[in-house]
Amino acid sequence: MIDAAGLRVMKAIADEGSFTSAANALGFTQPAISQMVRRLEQRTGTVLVERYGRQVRLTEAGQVLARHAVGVLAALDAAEEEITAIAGLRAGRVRLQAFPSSSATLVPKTLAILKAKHPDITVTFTEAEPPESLAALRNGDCDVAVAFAYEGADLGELEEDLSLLVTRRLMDDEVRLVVPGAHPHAGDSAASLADFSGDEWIAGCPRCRGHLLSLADHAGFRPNVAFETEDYVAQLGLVTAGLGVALVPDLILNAAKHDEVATLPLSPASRRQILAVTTPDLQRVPAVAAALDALCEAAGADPRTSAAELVGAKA
Amino acid sequence: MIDAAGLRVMKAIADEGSFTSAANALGFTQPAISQMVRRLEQRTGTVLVERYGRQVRLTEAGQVLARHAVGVLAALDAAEEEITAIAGLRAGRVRLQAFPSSSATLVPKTLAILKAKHPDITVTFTEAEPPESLAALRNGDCDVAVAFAYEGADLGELEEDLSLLVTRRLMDDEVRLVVPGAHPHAGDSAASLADFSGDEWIAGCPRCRGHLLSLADHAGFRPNVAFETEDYVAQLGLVTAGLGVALVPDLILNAAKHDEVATLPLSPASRRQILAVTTPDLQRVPAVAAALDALCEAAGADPRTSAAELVGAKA
DNA sequence: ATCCAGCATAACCTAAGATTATGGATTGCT
DNA sequence: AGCAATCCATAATCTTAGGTTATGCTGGAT
Repeated sequence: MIDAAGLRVMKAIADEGSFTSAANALGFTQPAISQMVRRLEQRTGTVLVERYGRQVRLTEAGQVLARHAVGVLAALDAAEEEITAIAGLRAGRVRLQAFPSSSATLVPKTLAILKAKHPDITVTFTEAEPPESLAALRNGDCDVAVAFAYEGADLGELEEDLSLLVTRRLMDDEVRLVVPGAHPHAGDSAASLADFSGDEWIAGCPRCRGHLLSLADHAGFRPNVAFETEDYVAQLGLVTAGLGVALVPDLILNAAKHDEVATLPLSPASRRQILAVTTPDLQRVPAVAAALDALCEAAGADPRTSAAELVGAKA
Repeated sequence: MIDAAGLRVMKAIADEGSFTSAANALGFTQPAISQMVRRLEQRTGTVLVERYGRQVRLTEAGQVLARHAVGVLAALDAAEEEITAIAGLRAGRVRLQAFPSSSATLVPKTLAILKAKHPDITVTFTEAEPPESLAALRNGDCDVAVAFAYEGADLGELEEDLSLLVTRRLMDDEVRLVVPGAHPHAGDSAASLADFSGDEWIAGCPRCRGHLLSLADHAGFRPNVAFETEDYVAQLGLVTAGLGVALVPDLILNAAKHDEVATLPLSPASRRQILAVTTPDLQRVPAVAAALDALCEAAGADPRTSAAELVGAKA
C-alpha cells in the first residue's frame, strides 16, 4: 500500500513546498509527482495534500507520511550503504576453516595478506579437518575451507564430498619420509617404502594414516603402526627420539624444526594437493574472492590458473 | 535501488528458508520470488542468496537486507496504521476557529457532540473574528472556521474572503434590539429602528457596528454611539444600567442572562447567517467532515441541505 | 487586462513485476 | 540404482505502476 517511492515524494513535497520543486529535487517532472500523489491518495483513501489556490500543503495524514519518510529512507540508505560497503570490500566477513597443519603456515600468511590489502574485512578462522570443514561449508557455517587430498585413491574419495563445490588448487605438497638421524637409510638420496617395512611407524590423522596404508599396500607390506598422533610436532619428536619413522608433508617440514632427523623424498614420489574450497555462489562474494586470492598468493599459486574444478558436473 | 517490496521478499526468505515457502507466505508464486531476488542482485551488484543444492540461504549481504527489513517494514506498517486511524476517525485533529459570541453556545455544544461520537479526535479551538479565522484557514493554520455574515451588504463584502472556500450554512441568527426595562418602547411588540434615533447606542465588534450603521442609515439616521465593547455581557450590562440600547443577536440572548431588559424583534427583521467555512480538500478529511456535521447538529441544521456554497466559481 | 506560475489531465511508453508452463538438478525413498 | 518428489531457474506473456511530453486551467501578480 505504501512504498518507499511514495514516502520519498511526500517528504519532498513537505520539504520543498510545491509539486514542481519536489519534482526538481527528485529529478522527476511535475506530472509525475501529481500522479504519484493521486495514486497514494486513492490507495490510502485519504486526502494527503490540500490544494489551496496554487499552493499545496500537506494534510495531517500527509504529514504523517512525511514524518515516517525520514526514518524509512534513512534506514534504506543505511542498508544500501552496508551493501555497497560489502561490495566494495570496505566491510564484509569471511569464515575460514583450514586443516591443522595449514594453520601454522598457509593460514597466517593468508591472513596477513588479506589484512594488508583489505583491512576492513573481518576474518574468522576455525581449525577443522577436511570432512568437518566441508560439512560446515555445505551447512552454511563457513565460506572457505582449506582442504587437502592425497593423490590417488583419496581424490576419488573426496569426489562426493566436493560435489556442488568449487575448488582452487593452491599447491602441491610433497610427502617425505622422516627417519631418525641414526637410521641406516638416513643418508639415502631417496626412500623406497619397501625398505622400511620392518620399521615402526608413526601415523597422523585418520586420512594421513589411510594414505600411509595405501602407499604401503602398493609397496607390498603392512606397516607396523606403533604411535598415532595428529600433532606433527609430536611426530617429529617421536622420530627424533628414534622411536620410528613417519610420512610428513613438506608444508610441515618447512615450518617446524627438524634438525636431528633426515627427510627423504619418496620414490616414487607422493604428494597431496592443498585445495581452497567454496561454493559457486560464495565465490562471487567480494570478500570471499579476496580471501581466495590471498590464499593463492600465500601458496604461491597463480590465481588465474589455479581455478580448477576437481569435480565437475556428474555427467 | 532498494525498495520495500525487495526487503519484504528478503525477510520472507530469511524467515521461511526457501523461495517456495517465502512465496506462499507472501501470497506470490515461486517464480516471482526467484525473479525478485535476481533483480535485487543485479541492482545491488551483489550476491544476496547462496543457492546450494536445492536449498537456499542468505549471504552476508542478504542478511543485511533481511535485518533492515524488520525496521523498515515496521515503520511502514506504523505509518499505514496511523493513516487508517485518521481515515477511520480513530485519530485525527481538527483545528477550529470561531468568533467570540459563538464560543459561548455553538462551540461547546459542537465539541460535546464531537467528543461523544468520536472520542479519539483531537480538537483545538481558537477564538477569532471572521477575518482572522478565514486568514488562518487560507494560511493552513485552521481546518474549520465558524464565521457570520450579516444579510445585505456584508455578504457581498465577505465574498472575496470566501473565494476558494466552501461554506455550510449553520443557522440564521436574528438580531434584536435590547432596551432597558424602563425604556418607553420596552413594551412594544416590535421595534422600528427610526424610533430610537434619539437614544444612545452601544456598539459591538467592528463588523457589528458596521451593520448597525447600515441599518440606521436605511432608517434615515446616524446613531449616537456612546459605548463600544466587543463583550456582549458588558453590552447587556450597559443596557441594564439604562445607559443605552443595543443590537444583540439571538445567539447571545439565548445564552446570557438578560432578565431586566426588553428584547424587541426588529421590523423589518434583520438577521445574520452563521457559517461553517473550510476548504474543498479539508472538507473531505474525515475528522473535518465530522466536525462540520457536529456543527450542523449543534446548530440544529440538516447537514445534508446545509451544504451551500455561497461563492461558487467566479464564472 | 494580461502574463506568469503551478497543478491537473490526456495520451503514450517503458519496464517492473506478476502469472503459467516447463525444464533441470538435487535429494530422499524403495 | 532407479524413481519420484522437491525446489529453483527460465521463457513467454500480460498487466499496470510510474515515467514522459504536450496541453489546459486557474489563481495571483504586474
